[in-house]
Amino acid sequence: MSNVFDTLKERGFIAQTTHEEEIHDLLAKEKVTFYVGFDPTADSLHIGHFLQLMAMSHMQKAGHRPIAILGGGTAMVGDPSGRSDMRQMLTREQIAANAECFKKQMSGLVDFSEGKALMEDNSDWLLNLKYVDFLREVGVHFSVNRMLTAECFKSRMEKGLTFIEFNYMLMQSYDFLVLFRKHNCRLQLGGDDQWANILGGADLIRRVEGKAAYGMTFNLLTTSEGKKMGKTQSGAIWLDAGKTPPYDFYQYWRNVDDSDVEKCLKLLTFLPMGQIRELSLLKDSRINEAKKVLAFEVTKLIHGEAEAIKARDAAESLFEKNTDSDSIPCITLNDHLSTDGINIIDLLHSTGIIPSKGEGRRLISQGGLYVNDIRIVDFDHLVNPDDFKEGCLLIRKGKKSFHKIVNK
RNA sequence: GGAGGGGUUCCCGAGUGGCCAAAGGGGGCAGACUGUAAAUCUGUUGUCUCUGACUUCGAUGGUUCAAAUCCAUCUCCCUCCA
Repeated sequence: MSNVFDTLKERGFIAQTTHEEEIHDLLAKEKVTFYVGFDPTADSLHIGHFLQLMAMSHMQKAGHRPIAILGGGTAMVGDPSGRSDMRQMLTREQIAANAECFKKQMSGLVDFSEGKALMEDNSDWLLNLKYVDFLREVGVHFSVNRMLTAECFKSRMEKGLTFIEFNYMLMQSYDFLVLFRKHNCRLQLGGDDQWANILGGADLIRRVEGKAAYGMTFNLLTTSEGKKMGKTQSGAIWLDAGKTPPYDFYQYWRNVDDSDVEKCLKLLTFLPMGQIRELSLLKDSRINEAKKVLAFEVTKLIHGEAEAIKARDAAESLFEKNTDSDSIPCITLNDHLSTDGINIIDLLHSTGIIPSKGEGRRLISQGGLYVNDIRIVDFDHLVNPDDFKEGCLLIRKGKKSFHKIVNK
C-alpha cells in the first residue's frame, strides 16, 4: 500500500506540515486518528469544505480514522483567519440548524458507519467551560506576543480585532487537546488559513501532555489568478442541490479556466493520476474533453451518478446538438396562458428568469434574449400558446443560461 | 469617559444647496472574437405604466421654492488620548 501522504502530496493537497518526515512515517506505520473542523456558519457546505472532505476520504481509504468536528462552539465566536472584518454573529439556533445540514452532506463522502469515522460537536465541551479555569489551564500556555506575530492577526491589527475573535485560536487549540485526550487524535488537518490555529493546538498538546501532535494544511482552492474558487456572480457554489442545482454545479466545472483543469482533477476527483496526466496533455480546444471529465466526476461525487448524467446530457444537448432536454431548469406557469398571449418581458419577470423588467429590456436591446432559438428584438413581443412546442417554451438568456417554461 | 474622523447606489470611492439616479474604478450582465476557456474590444448596470414618473446617499425629525449636501436628535464604525 502506498503511503497516503505521498498520494496527498502528489495530488497537490499539502501546503504546510509541522513535521514532514514524522507525519510521513506515522501514516505509514499505524492507523492514525485525525480531525478536521467545520464551523457551521452557513446552511450548506461549499467548495472549500469539499476539498477538506476529499482529503479526509483519501485518508480514510488508507485506513486512518477521521473525526469531523462541527464547530458549534467555535462558530459562536467566529474565526478571524482570512477575514478582513468581523464575522456576523450567529444565534445558537442558526448554528444548530446549520450543523444538521453539514452532517447530511458530509456522510456522502466520508463513511461514518461502524465507527470508521467520528463526528463531534465542540459545543459539547466549549460551552460549559468556566472562564477562569480555562484561562488557568489553557490561557497560560499562549504568548500574546507570539500570537500577534501570526499572519491572521497581523493583518487585522490595521482594521481592528475584537477580543472575542482573538480567543478563537485558544478555543480551536483546546479542541485539539480534548480530542487528543478523548480519542488519541494526533493529527489535525485544515485549510492553509488554519495554519496558526493548528500550530496552536499542536503546541498546546506538547506543553500540557508532553506528547507530540502534528498538523498539516492543504492548499486553498484558488484559480490561477489567485482568487478563491467556488465564487460566482450569484454567490458561492454550494454542495446543496437546493442552493446550487446540479446542472449549474456541472456547468461551473465545465467552465473553469484551462489552467485550473489539472489542479481540479487532482484535488476534486478520485481519478488515477495516470489518467489525469493524460487528460492534462490535451491542449487548445481539446482541453474541453478534460473539462467534461472534470465536471462529470465532481458532480457525480456530490450529487450522485444519476444527476451527473442528467447534467451532462442536458449540457450536451444544449451546446452540441441543439435539441431540447429534460434537465434544464424548468418552470411551470401557474395560470394557463390565454390565447391572447403574454408580453415576453412580463412572462420572464413573473417566472423570475429576470429580476426586473428594466433588465429584460436591456437584454432585448442588446440582443441577448432568444425564444425557441429566435432572437427577440421587440420589447412588445407577445408569446402565444402556439409558441409552446409540445407544451414547452425554450428561453435562452445570453449564451449559457437556458430555461424551459411549461404551460400546463 | 474625552477629542477628532466617518457611514453614498452590488463593492471601493468622488460628490458640501439646484446642472445628481449621483464622477471614476472594480464587479456583474449583454454583444463581437472564440473552444460553453482566457485575454481584448464595445455597450450596459435603481424601479416602473420608460422620451416621462417614482424611490435611493446610516435612521428620524426640521430649515428651504429646492437637501446626498444645511440644522437637531439617534445609531453604528474608525483613529488618538485615558
